[in-house]
Amino acid sequence: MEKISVLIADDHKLIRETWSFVLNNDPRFSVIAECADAYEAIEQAKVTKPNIVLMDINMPSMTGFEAAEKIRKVSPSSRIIGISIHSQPAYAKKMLQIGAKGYVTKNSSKKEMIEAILTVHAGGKYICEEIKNNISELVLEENKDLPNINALTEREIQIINLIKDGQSSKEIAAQLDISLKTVEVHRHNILKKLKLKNSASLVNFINSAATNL
Amino acid sequence: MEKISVLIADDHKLIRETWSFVLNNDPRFSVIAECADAYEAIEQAKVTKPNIVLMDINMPSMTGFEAAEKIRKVSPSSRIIGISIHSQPAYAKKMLQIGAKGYVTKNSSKKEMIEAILTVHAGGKYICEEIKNNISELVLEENKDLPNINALTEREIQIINLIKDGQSSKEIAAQLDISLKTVEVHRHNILKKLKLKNSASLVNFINSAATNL
DNA sequence: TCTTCAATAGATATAAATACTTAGTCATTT
DNA sequence: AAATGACTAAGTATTTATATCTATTGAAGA
Repeated sequence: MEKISVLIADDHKLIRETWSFVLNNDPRFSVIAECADAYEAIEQAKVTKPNIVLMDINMPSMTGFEAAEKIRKVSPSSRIIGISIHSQPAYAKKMLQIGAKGYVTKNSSKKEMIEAILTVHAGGKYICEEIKNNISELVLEENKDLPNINALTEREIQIINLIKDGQSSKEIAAQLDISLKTVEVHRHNILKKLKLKNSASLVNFINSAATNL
Repeated sequence: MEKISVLIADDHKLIRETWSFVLNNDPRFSVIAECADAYEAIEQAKVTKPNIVLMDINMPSMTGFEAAEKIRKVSPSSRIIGISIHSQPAYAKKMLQIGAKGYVTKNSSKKEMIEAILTVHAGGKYICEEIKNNISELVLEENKDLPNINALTEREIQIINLIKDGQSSKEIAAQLDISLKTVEVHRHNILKKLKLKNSASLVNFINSAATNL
């Protein structure tokens, strides 16, 4: 019987290697690629056409959502399982809507992860227990859509990172050599797009939402 | 030959279990305890007296620094290796000063982790390559001490968490039923203690510094 | 008892952020 | 050619945050 080929995408080498070890020690699986970021994962998926893509959706430089969409295009036969620290059902839902077949949080067990791979490879869908336990929240929040982080422009992302560093609008303006007013407009647009109240909640969202910029 | 007994402390079950699997598959090691938080780790260390404690220093409810100190007291024979996503040498230095014998980032390889365990168990010290590469920074920042997060009071921590949620001082005051002025004083003291400039940098520090509150 | 410190809260200022509106330029797309 | 969207920037107004300084209370410790 053919082994299930797996591509692992996680920005932490230690995590990639331990997972690789675990799966390669199971005769049912074969890890054919380890990737440190989303771009590499897309490239490798294109070349190796893995059965399963295990993707940490908190990688730098691209959101897991974007990456999942692109992997589906370059390798439609690959089935994607999102791995995340986030137990909010809304993120799982979003991931599944984009085309992932599974969603597992880092609070899940190793057994669940293996089960997820087998189920998804067999054509099914898999959501870990932790998310299922929060599922009522998902139903209740049916129409409460996630802030669309992809709507942010390059300039806005650049400014968010300066805000994170604790820089004031005045300092940001000086650094980017633009008007203070412009910076204020950017900040306002950012908060509006992400439906946030102030810089503190912005930084918290950016740090912990299912994304890194 | 006696196996090296290991206690694993990490708030993510998936990480604990995969590490446990990796080490238990190596005849040189035996995982004798898996702990989800610092308090549990201290309890288990007291009971099991492991040779090695692998501790994620980003666990909720207590900093890895505090936990390491307490584990040294309840089980002086145990040698501690800190695991962290942070590659700033200052954190490694702080961890070693407290009494840990090793420090490994999540960007390290599995091989390095194994080497760290063996070296530390043999009585040596181990710092991963990534930190070593940044060592010049450590030397240059010799006297630049880390903000003392342990100096924060309960009330201050409570307020920090409300700030993270995006609440204004006015909202916080109403919620805690104290004066707006008091909240402002707390915020001021928090920024002063942590040597930060504003709420945005505060949230970023709390989210990404080697600690969770 | 004396000291220290956390928590409370006042006054007074300034600095910064946020809300809302309008508008010009430039590049891309339809 | 027209529409769209990103980036720029202005005005005006209000709300928050931050800096200092002072001061009382209560609890914990020396």
